[in-house]
Amino acid sequence: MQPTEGELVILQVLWSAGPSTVRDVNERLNESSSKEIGYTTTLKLMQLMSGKGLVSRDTSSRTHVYSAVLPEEKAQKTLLRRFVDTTFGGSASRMVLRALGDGKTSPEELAEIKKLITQLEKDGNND
Amino acid sequence: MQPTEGELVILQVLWSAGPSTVRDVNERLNESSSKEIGYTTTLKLMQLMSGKGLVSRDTSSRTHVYSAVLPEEKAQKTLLRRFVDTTFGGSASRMVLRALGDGKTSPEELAEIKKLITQLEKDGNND
DNA sequence: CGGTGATTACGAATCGTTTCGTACAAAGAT
DNA sequence: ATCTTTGTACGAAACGATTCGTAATCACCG
Repeated sequence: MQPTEGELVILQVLWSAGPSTVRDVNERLNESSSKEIGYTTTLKLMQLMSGKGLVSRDTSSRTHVYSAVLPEEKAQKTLLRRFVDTTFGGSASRMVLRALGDGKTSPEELAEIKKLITQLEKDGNND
Repeated sequence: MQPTEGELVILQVLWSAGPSTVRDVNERLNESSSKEIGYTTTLKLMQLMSGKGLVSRDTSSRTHVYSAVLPEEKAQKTLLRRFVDTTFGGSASRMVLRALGDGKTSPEELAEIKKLITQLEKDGNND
């Protein structure tokens, strides 16, 4: 099952913060977001995700603790593949060129990417 | 205004085929798609897009001819932004690292990307 | 003419997602 | 014991996007 946009936002929290309660996630969402998201809204979404198998939950204590089932890297790769296929005709490099071309990437990030490329060139790596 | 998923599909037809009638687009959609899409569905969508300014139309003859207003490149950028936000927490560089990290990018492409980065680093570009 | 087919316009049904109100249960404090 | 707080469950409203039925209009053909 493929996560919706809202579910993806929650997955991101779980990925970056690790196993979390609904309250944790909800607070995290409201830190950044402009519009207040109700607690039960987050709860419901996470319950739905649990039903879909996107997250697992530990219900042994009263306040359930949720964890992402899909590892971040795997989910991102799948989504990336699909996205590149449908909107860049399968060419990752065209996509990358466009992504970097908007001038919003910091020098540090550029340097990091460059380093990765050099690395890839060096050993003809395949994952 | 940001195109929806369905609108994007139509835009892609207009980009690749150039100015088209509703029937043209609808037929194109039904060639590839598994599920038959009704003519008036396509029509309605294109009318909405016209209202939003995503497409323009020549109504001088009875069968209107629609053209994409948004250039492909700009749309891709918007899409990219959305995608990066929802699945990479807004970090384009993390996305790029993931994209290149799957070992499917050819040496030529890597070189090209590297060249772009060098270029960006050189003149502190801001689009 | 009158009929047939193609076209636009538009309201409304439908569908999936998100949001939240409300009910109820558990745990701790006094 | 009861009050308060914090939690889950769940139905349903709200919302946006998509889909389509239907009416009106136009153009062509006999």
